Amino acid sequence: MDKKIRLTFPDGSVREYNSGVTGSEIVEQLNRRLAKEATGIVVNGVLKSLPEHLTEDAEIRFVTFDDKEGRYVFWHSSAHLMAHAVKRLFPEAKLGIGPPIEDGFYYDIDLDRPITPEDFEAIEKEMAKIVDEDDPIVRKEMERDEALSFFKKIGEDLKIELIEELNEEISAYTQNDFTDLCRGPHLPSTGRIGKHFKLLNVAGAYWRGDEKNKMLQRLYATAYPKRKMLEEHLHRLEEAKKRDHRKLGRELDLFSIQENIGSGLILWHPKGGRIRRIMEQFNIEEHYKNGYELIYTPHIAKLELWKTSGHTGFYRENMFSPMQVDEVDYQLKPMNCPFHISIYQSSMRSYRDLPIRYFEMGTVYRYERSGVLHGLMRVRGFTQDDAHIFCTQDQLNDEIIRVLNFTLYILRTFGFSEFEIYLSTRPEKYVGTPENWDSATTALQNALDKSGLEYEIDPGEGVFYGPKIDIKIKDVIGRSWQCSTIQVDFNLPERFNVEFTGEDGQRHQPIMIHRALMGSLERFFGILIEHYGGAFPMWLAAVQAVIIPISERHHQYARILFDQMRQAGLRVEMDARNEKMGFKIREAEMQKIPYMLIIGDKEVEEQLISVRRKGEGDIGKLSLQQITERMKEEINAKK
RNA sequence: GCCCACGUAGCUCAGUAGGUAGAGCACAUCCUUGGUAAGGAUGAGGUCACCGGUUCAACCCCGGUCGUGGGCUCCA
Repeated sequence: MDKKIRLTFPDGSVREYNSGVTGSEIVEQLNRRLAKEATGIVVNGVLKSLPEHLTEDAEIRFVTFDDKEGRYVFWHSSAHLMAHAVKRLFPEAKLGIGPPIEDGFYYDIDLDRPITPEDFEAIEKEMAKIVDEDDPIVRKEMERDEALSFFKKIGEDLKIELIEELNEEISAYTQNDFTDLCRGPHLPSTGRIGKHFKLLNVAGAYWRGDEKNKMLQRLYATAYPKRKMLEEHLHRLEEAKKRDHRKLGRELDLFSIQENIGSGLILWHPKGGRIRRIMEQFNIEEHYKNGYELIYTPHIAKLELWKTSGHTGFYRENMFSPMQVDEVDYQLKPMNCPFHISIYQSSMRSYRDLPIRYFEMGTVYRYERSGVLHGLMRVRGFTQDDAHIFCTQDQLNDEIIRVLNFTLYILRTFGFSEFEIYLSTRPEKYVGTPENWDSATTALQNALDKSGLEYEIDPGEGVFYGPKIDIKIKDVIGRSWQCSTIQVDFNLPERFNVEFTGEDGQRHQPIMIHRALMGSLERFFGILIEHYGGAFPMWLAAVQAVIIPISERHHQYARILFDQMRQAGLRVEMDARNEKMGFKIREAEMQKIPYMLIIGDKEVEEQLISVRRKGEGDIGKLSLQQITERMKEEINAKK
C-alpha cells in the first residue's frame, strides 16, 4: 500500500514517490511548463504514456515535441485523432495502420468511397471537435481472444489480421467512442494534441506494402504543438515546391520530357546541355587524374552477351525488350559492365597491369514501371559516370580507399557536405564464397574506418553478387539522395571467366569493383537544380553574365565587351532586345544569372562596366579586365 | 503495374443545363531609347491529350488509350 519507489532524474537527483504514481502526477509537481509540454515519459529506456503507473525504482526522463520520442507520441496520437474523425464521418471505414513518420503521420484506411482533398476540411473539423472534447486516451491490455472478439465485433478486419500475428502483449487505446489496436504510447487526452494539424494528401498504398494485397487509401497529415511550427512546416513544403527541378527545368529552359518522345526520356535543352557538359568535363578530367582510362561502348549488343552476364535472368524485369537484327536478338544495354569486361579480355592481362580502371559516361536504358517515373530523378534512359576496376585481392583495400576519397572529393566539389553512408553486407542469396565475402566486406569497412566517416551497416542488404557502400548526399533543405555506389562483384568475373596472369605464371581471377560517383547524370542534375534552387554557382551556371545595353547607341561597345568575354572563355550573353533596362534586369534575375553587366552613356565614356550581382544589386563599376578576373576567380574556386 | 486525382494557347489558369472557347505572361509588328526587378498599342496563336460511343449537336456525358501528379513497390 504505502510502498515507496525511488526515481532517478536526468540530472542525477533521486526522489521518492508512492508506488503507483503516474508520470503526469510527477511532472505536474516538478515543473508546470514541462507538464504542459511533456508528451511521454521514458522509464528505464522504455517510452511510455504519462498516465501509466510507476511501481518500481527507475530512471526516468520526460520527453517533449523537441525529442524524437516526444514527436513520435504526439504524431501517433494525432494519427488516432484523424482515424477517429474518419470513423465518425465514415463509420464503414476500416482501419489499417497509422504510424508517425518523419514529418507527421499517416493512416491507411479501407473505404469504398474515395477520400478526396475536398473531404479534408470536414475531417479536420471533426478532429477539432474531438480535441475540444478533450477525451482521455486510455490504455487497456487485452488477452488475445478478448482482442479478437472485440475488433471482430466492431468490424475491424484488418486489425484482426494484425492481432493474429502479434506475439507481444496486446493493447488498445480508447478515446470516447473510438478504440484502436495500438502498442502506444499516447498523450493523456485528445485535448493535448491541439488544433495545429493539417491533412496534406491522400494516396493509394497496398495493405502491408504488398501489391498482392488490397489497395488502401493512405491519408497523410501533420501536426504541431504550436501554430507557428505548423506554419513553418507548410512553408518548408512550399519552398521545396519552388525548388522542384521539374518546375525550374521549364522556367530556366534546362530540359524537357515530352509525351511524343516517351516517358522517362530526357531532352537536354541548350542551357541544360551546357551544364551537363561542364559536369562531364570536370568528372572526366578528374577520372584521368585518378588513374582511370576513358572508354566508349555501344548502346546495344547481342542478347547472348546479356545471357552470359546473367542479366537476362536477374535483371530481366528492368530491361527493354530485345530487338531482332539479321535474325539475331539484340538488347539495349541496361548496364555497361559486360562491355568493360570485354575490353579487359581483348588481350592477356598480367598482374603488372593491375589495377585496370575503365571509365565510361555510359548511357543505359532500363525499363521502369510507369508509376515510378519522376522528372529527372527516375527515368528510363540515363548516363552514368560508370567505372569498373579490375584488381587483385591485395589491391582491393587501397582501391576502395581511393574510390571513397575520390567520390567524396567529387561530391564536395558539387557543393554537398553532408553524407549518409551505408555498408551493405551479405544477403541470404549470394554467389561466391563466404571467405571472399568476408574479405571484401572487411576491405570496404576498413576503407570507411580510415576515412573517419560515420556509417551504418545494413546487414544482409548487399546485392547478391557482392557487398557495397552506398553514399547518400543531403541537400540544402535536408533531403537525402542516393547517388554514389561502390560494389564488389564476385559474379561477373566468374561468369565471363576474367583472368590475369600472376607472378607465379598461373591464371588468377581478378576482383571487380563497380562504381558510379554521380550515379545518373540526369538524376544528379535534378538534385543539383533543387540543391541550388536553380541558382547555380559560377562554375556551373549555363549563363555566367548577361550584358545589358541601356539603349541602341550602347550596342557597339556592348558588342565589343561581349566578344572579348566570350574569347576569354566566359559564358556571356547579350540582351539587345528593345526593352527597358529594368525589364532586362528583372528577367536576368529570374533566370538566376549571376552577373548583369550594364552599359550606358557613362560606361561607354569611361570605358567601364556597371556590375550588378544577382540577389545583391549594383556593386559599382569595373573595367573589362577587372570583371573578367573576378569572374574567373570565382569559376576556378568552384564556389 | 496498381489506387486516386488531373490533362483547355509555349507557360500559369478561367470557362459552358452539352450549342465548335477566354485572361495574364511569353511571342510578332509598330511606337518608345528608357539608369538597376515588368513602358505603350496592335496582332498572331487552340482538332479543348488521343481514339471510339451516346446525341440533331460533345471541350463538357460514357468507355478505352496515352501522358502527368501524389503514393505503393523498386531503385541510379
